[in-house]
Formats: sequence, C-alpha cells, structure tokens
Amino acid sequence: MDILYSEIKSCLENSLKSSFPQLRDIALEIELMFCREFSYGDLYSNILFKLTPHLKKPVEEIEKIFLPKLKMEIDNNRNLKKWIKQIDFKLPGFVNFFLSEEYLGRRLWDCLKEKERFGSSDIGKGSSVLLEFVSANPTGPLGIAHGRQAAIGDALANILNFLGYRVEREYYINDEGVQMENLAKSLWIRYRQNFGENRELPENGYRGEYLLEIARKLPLIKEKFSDWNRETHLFFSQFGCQEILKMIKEDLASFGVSFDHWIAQSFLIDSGKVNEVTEFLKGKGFIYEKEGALWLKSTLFGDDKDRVVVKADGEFTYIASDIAYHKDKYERGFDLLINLWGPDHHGYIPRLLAAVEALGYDVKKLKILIVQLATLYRDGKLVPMSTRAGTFITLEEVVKEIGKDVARFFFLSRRRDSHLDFDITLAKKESADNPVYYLQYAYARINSLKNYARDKGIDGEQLIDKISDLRLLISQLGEEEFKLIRLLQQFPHIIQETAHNLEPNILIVYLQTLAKYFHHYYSHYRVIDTDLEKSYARIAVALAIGIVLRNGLKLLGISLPEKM
RNA sequence: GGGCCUAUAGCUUAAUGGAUAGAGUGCAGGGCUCCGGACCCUGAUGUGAGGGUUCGAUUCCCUCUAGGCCCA
Repeated sequence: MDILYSEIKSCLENSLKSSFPQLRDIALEIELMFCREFSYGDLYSNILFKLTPHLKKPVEEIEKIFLPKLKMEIDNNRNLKKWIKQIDFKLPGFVNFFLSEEYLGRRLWDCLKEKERFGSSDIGKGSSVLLEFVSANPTGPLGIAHGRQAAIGDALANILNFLGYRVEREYYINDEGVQMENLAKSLWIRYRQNFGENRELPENGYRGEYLLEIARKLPLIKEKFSDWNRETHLFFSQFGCQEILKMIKEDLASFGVSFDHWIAQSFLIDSGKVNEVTEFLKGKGFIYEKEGALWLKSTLFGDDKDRVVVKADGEFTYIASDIAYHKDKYERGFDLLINLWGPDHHGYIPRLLAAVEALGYDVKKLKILIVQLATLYRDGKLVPMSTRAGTFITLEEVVKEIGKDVARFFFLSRRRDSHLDFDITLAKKESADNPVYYLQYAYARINSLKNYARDKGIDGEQLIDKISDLRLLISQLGEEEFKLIRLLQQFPHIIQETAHNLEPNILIVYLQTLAKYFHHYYSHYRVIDTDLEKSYARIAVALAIGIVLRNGLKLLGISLPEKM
C-alpha cells in the first residue's frame, strides 16, 4: 500500500514537471485519496484543480497535456504498470486510478497470509508514547464520561501499538487538594454516623452510597478518630482514596481497560518533585513573589495571565503538581506524550503548555486532546450526573445493563469533538438489532461458512498453501468479489488514518461499511458451490473479510464471538 | 463579559476543501425448499440563519441564534 502510494505520487510529480516546466518553483502538495464510490475508481488525485490557478487555463486543456505524460510515467514504472489498470479524467478535474486485478489479488493473498498482523506496520519505528487518560479524581466511581475516555484511550493505545509504537497507558491520581479533603471529611462523617452521632455531611460533601459501604469496612472503634484533626484527615483521605481506586480499577477491568502506571499527585509532592520543579523554575527566573504567593510568569509563554504555584500558606497549587508531573513525563524520555482530557480542563491547556515551555521542553511532543462529555439519558430524559450529590449512573451499571461491547461501540462511534448523548433505554431497546451485532453477525456468518466449507472438503486454514497460483485465484473472482477486496485493501491505510487523527471512530465507520458489503454479497451470491475452484476463491475473500473484522474490532476492544 | 466545543433526515449520526451529503433507527412495502432472516432489497424525509473566501464549502473566515463546558 505504501509503495503504491509513494510510486503514484512520484509519477504524478514527474509528469507534472515534464508537462509544465514553468511551475518548477511552485510547491504543490500532491494529494491522493480513496474514492468514495468505486465506480469512480480506487484512488483519486485533485492535482488538476490545484494547477488551474497557476496555469490560468481550463482544466480540459491542462488534462490534454498532463494525462498522456502521466500514462507514460505509469507505463514506465515497473510496479505501477502491473498495479494500475486504468486512469481516468473526470470533470470537473479528477484524475482517477483503478487498481488492477493483479494488485488486488496480491493484497487478498497478503491478508490471508498475514492474518492477525494484517494492517499492522512499523511506521511507529518503536518510538515510545505515553498515553494518559481517564485520570478521574478518586472521589467516586467512574461515570460514563470516563467510560468514553477509557474506550477511546484504550483503542488508541491498541492502534498505536499495532503500528509499531510502544505505548504505555497511565492514570494520574489527583489525590490531593480540596476535593480529597471533602471526600475524607464525608467518609469520616459516615464513619462517625455508625456510632449514632448526629453529624451532617458538609454542603459540598460527597453523598454517594459508596461511602457508606467504604465506611463499613473500617473496624468500629468508637474512641478512634473521634475528632476531625490532621491525623484523622490524613487517614480518611488515604483510606478513601485507596478504596475508591480499588473500585475504579475493578470497573476498568470489567470494561477491558488496564493501565501500566498509576502516578499519584501525593507521590510527586512527597518525593519532593514538586518542590524541585518550583526551585528549578525559580532558578531560571520564571517565578516571582507577589502578595506572599509564588507566581509563574506563564504570560511569557502565551498564557493570558501568570499563575500561582505556591499559595501564601505554603501549599502547592494544582498546576504546580501538574508541572512536576509533566516534567517527570518528559524526563522519562518518551517521544510523544498524549493526554486525553475532559472539556472542563480546556482552559487549562495554555498554562500547562506555557509551563512546559518554561521548563525548556519541546511543546510539540505533548498532544492534549479534549474528549467531549458523554451525557446519559434514560427514557429520553437527562440523568443528572454529580459525584458529589451522589446522583449518577456509574460506568459499571451501564456495562452491566448493556454489556461491554455495546458500551464501547457507542463510545467509539462518535467523534471526540461531538457531545455524546447516550440513551440507555434506546441502547437496550435497539440491542436486538444493534450496530455491534451487525458486525459480530458478519463475523459469525464467515465463521460458519468456514465450518461449512470444511465439511465440503475446503479447508480454510490451509487455503494459503493451496493458492499456489495467484493468477488462477484471480481468474475465479468476479466484479462483486473484487469490490470486497477493493474495500478490504484499504484497511491498513484506515488504521493509519485512525492513528494519524487519533480518532477511533474512523475505524468503526470503515468496519461498518465492510460488514455491509459482506452482508450484501452474502445474500446475493453463494460462496460454497459445486464449482470447487470458484468456491476456493470466494471463501478466500470471505475469510479475508473475517480477518479484517477481527483485527479491527480487537483493536477497538470489542469482542467477536465465533457463534451468536 | 471572555474562551473552547457542538448544530446535518422524526431520532442517533458519517463525510483529511471535492464527484449524486452516506449510514443506522423509525415509517411504508417486499424477500429464504438453498452456505446463519441478529440478514437482504425498494421508497419518502436533509446541511440552524445570513454574509464572505474558493474552480468547488457540511468542512475555512465573519455576524447572528441555540445547547454544553470553562474562566472572570
């Protein structure tokens, strides 16, 4: 695929040079894209559109000069001569390329041979990526917005690994600050209520049921922790955090997500890293004192105002820990850092980037992606989500109700930027003909085909050995089968596009199209028939589609049953 | 008041500035004696409003309207 791409591009470039030498000094970016309709071709370039403003001639005239040169270039290219069947010019200015049967047959064969590696690549060249996501405060169970992040982050990590990156997944535990104090106090009050003490939760306390359960885990010793003091605070903060993290890990596990690292804010502070980074910035002259507090001159690096890093009472601010955290990330030597954040952190980006720049690190290595919220509806009505008020539906409940696969599918099938309205009633109602099942059903059908074929003496597992003559295979395939292969061979490129845009929904959309093509084909043509050679060829295509569905869904963390 | 995101069919949504805006669901109708009917086929319904840039705008820019989030 990549060779095909680069060769076509270089042919386009060469013919451009020989056709219009007067444009030598103008930089034109040559784009090559998949056609949306196979009737147009497989690939198209919009190069002629790009030429018109420079040449000031109608496209038809440009085409008359350009296309013969391009055809000559392709004819003179050893590979493309075999791989490109036809080149078309279509108004208002498209140059369309049709892939040859030989190329498509070769790709089919590649797919069958590479199996679970089909679509993988080494374009990542082993470069290391740290992907930080979810990082929900340990103040309560995960909600569906976290679920969306978990699904996206996990899928992206899988996909990048598939492309030869070395991805590590990380969860940042925000276990310091006001929210944790609220949590500790709420938990302590729940604990004291066990002794019949009449204590009310503070106004901004956490009201969720889970704190009652956690409080019950403690041995009931009335004399212990009878007052709210430093020691009590510390204990309940740690105990609460530990127990809630346990819950979070369980929920993530049942959602199929696990992390390589868990980094706590308290660790950064206790180990002196936060102090270190403040001293470091002070040494660089980026910190000044005002009204008893220490300020970072983040305005020097594009922030709209300076930020407090150490408050007048000597406490570090949230950003101080975050700066230390990101310094730590950079020091661990990753080639790329990706953060998945909720939209509520959006305003936070400029100040963090400013801090990273102040530290002297390459800002381009840090990519902060905002994943928009997911809001839950039940019976068409918005379910209010508040961890503090304790009115929320947890990720765990959603997973229990509709299953991991359906939940992941919903979360992944929208763009990161779009708000996700998740109606659980609808999701359940539609579960009989859910889009996930559409994909899974296609795979189950293929699997059942494989079994049926084996009974007829066609062994799918040994297919690749049987196909000794690629030309014979190709001769058995018709237009309908080639249509499937034309889509199939886009898969490696789709994976790369998904990774490039860090947008898993591209892959989902592709897989849905592939399943649709297959279902259509299946209900119109017989795969296993009396003609043995033809049956071999057709089962080969079906199996290849199965491979792509399996590889794709595996990357998305959606399971694929052999039977349904 | 400032910033970010969003607006596409009744609903949920797709379309790296490209060709006839593509699906699912819902609605109306049709299809297995045959490899799995959780499937297939046919039909109607469309880019929030107004400007601009471009050979070409759902996509980019400006104004407005509506929703979400953040900051003050």
